[in-house]
Amino acid sequence: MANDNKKRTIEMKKDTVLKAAIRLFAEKNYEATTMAEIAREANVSFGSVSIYFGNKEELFMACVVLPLEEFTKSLLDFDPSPNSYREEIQTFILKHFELFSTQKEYLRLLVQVIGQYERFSEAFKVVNEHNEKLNNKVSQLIVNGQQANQLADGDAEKIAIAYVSLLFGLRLSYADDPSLENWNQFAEIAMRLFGPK
Amino acid sequence: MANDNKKRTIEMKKDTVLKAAIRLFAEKNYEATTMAEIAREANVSFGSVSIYFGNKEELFMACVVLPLEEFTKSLLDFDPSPNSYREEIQTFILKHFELFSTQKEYLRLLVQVIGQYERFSEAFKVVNEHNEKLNNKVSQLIVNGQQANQLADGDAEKIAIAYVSLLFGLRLSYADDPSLENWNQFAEIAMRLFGPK
Amino acid sequence: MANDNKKRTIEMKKDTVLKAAIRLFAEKNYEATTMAEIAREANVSFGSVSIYFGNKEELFMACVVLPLEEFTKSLLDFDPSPNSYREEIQTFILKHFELFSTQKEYLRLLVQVIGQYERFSEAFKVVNEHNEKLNNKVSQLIVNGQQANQLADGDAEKIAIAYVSLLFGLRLSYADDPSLENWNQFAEIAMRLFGPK
Amino acid sequence: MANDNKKRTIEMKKDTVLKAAIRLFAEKNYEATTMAEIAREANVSFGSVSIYFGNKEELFMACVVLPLEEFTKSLLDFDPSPNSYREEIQTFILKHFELFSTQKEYLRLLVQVIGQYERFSEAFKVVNEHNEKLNNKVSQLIVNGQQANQLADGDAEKIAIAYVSLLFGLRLSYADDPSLENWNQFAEIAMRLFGPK
DNA sequence: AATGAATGAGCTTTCATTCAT
DNA sequence: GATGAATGAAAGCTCATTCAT
Repeated sequence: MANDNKKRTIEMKKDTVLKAAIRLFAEKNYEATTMAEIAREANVSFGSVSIYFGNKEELFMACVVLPLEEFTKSLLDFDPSPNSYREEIQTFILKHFELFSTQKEYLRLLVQVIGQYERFSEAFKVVNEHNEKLNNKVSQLIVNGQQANQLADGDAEKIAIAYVSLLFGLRLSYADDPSLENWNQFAEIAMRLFGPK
Repeated sequence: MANDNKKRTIEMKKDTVLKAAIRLFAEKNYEATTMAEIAREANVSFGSVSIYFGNKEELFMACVVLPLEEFTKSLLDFDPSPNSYREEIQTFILKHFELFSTQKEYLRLLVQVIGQYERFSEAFKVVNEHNEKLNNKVSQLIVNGQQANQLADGDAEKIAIAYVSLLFGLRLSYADDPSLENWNQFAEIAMRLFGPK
Repeated sequence: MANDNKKRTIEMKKDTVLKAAIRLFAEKNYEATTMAEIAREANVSFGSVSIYFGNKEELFMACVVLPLEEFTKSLLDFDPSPNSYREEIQTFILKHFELFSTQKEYLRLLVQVIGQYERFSEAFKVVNEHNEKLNNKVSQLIVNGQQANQLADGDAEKIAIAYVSLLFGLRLSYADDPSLENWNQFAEIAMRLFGPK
Repeated sequence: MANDNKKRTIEMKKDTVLKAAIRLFAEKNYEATTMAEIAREANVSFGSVSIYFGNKEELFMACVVLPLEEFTKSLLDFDPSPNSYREEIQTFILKHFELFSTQKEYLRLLVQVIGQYERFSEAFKVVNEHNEKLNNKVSQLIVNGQQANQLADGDAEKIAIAYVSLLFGLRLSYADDPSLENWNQFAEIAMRLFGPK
């Protein structure tokens, strides 16, 4: 029991460190962020950070990879063979927009990894795999929708890529925090990528 | 005359340094790039780099700002009140795509500046101003097109932002060198943002 | 009784730690060896190591000093006034060689202490005292042997020092594990130090 | 010319650093010696030390290897086929003793390398090669002397090893600076290793 | 004008030690 | 008695910058 409490505390501390690291890495980037800063922000000694996550590189990797599973899960939470394709798209656009406007920091991290993919090749590889899953599922939905005569013609894969690119591009354009409403105003425009009725 | 030759040589050297700096800053990012590396790449001593551009920060600023004028000029090279709006859009999309697929390195630099706008606040300010010019001109064209009944309804400014976001997003998605053809395949899809006929 | 068992266990653990420490200190040297490594090697927590031996310096001291008593006892196990001096010398040479080839690790430790006597001044002092005992006893035997007309002339003390130096020198030369046989081949040569018949 | 002067100055500074490093490494050992200390001792910044020799490991390697050539040359400076073998041996013993009593610091370094040959495997390899040259040449001289009936029988190689071991062993025994006279008193004893007349 | 030797601030990382459990 | 989480001193190293040549 006492042991359990200890474990919980450690897990909580690790999480605090991770959150702080994500925030700082996102805002300032990998090398401009010092381990000491992260430790200070998380109210632990920098020795503890090393104990928790190994070295700086591993910590960065953890910042990128650990939240990725849940993040992608949210992104993939739609039905690729719905009754109404346009409605389903509309729905996931809103969901995605909410995610992208909410998870600002984590997304800055992803932009960094993608933007310097040579330097962060390992992290990039993992991110890319997840990204591809999203591309594939959106692509699949488009194909299905076209076969069901509910979506206009067009290269499904390219449309999917364009859609995901738009998501990241908007995140970049709205570097300074936009309110959720702003994003919603783009929903109708994003919809256009999938072709007219 | 002799003086002219010398000047030309210096200008040429400065340009070599700038090119090298852009390439390295883009690929590896600001702090991961060392002054020594840039100097080596440009075949000058690092003392010369300092003489030409001052310190590292000023060099980075130069890398971002100096090419910006010409870059934006290319982007703005379209008529906001053409006879055929859809044709004009089609044309500038192709031109923009060519620019974005050609200027890979410089765009990685811009992504960096935008992605860490707090850190590069000064550079960001300049970039943002230019960006706004593009947004405004595209926006203006859309408004004109709508008034001329050639373009579908929709918030012109938002459409412009979405369009520019798509440009940057694609640049990010195609981190690993895309051929120009690939980009052209997205032209039709990008067109969709401006609404159906 | 229960207490006795416990004590025995603690004594055994301490011994395990000491053995591990000697091995590691010998092989890698004082600063290159970490307390954590020693603890791991001995299957105890590093907290226990501190409890058993205090701090790192005290542990090292223990590694040097604790085996010294028995080690010297073995070295001194010969008769300084035997009937046949040459036979006695022959005998202790073999005994010493066996000790020096068997106790490789401990001797590396001693070499370290002697080699950096300023740094390990306290340990060195103790080692030196024991060393002197050996020198003195060998020296005494030589003097006796010379008086008994069984050994050739020569500065007895210097011969003793040379003999002990040869022991350590051979240990150094045969850094990579020598078999006992190799050592024995040096017995006849070592004998020469004590002069011809 | 100015360039030449500069080069000379740098070479001199490098030498100062090397000397300081040898002294400190010898006295305190590799890890107990800090780069800052070496730099301070040599009156340069620690940045310069890095420029001159790379990192700490490379500096240590340089300390071991650079003086080795000349050191071995001195050791090997004898004739393996002289007229009088005993005289030749007598002569090189005195020469070797002088070297070993003069080059105290460098020899402490060698003892360190040999004593922790696993840790300094690269340096050890080089040292060992040179050591073998000495062994071989001494060995050769003994064989020649035996064939010329001037030296007593006995395994020549083992005698050579014993002789070199005695040199190192004495260096170890006389950790605290001995005067040259002391060493000379051992000359006659060392001679005994090569057998009676 | 150009060079690159020299400097030292500032970073990451390791590890002995302490102490609450 | 035993553990191992936490700390932070201290080290090596990198690199922007200065400045004598």
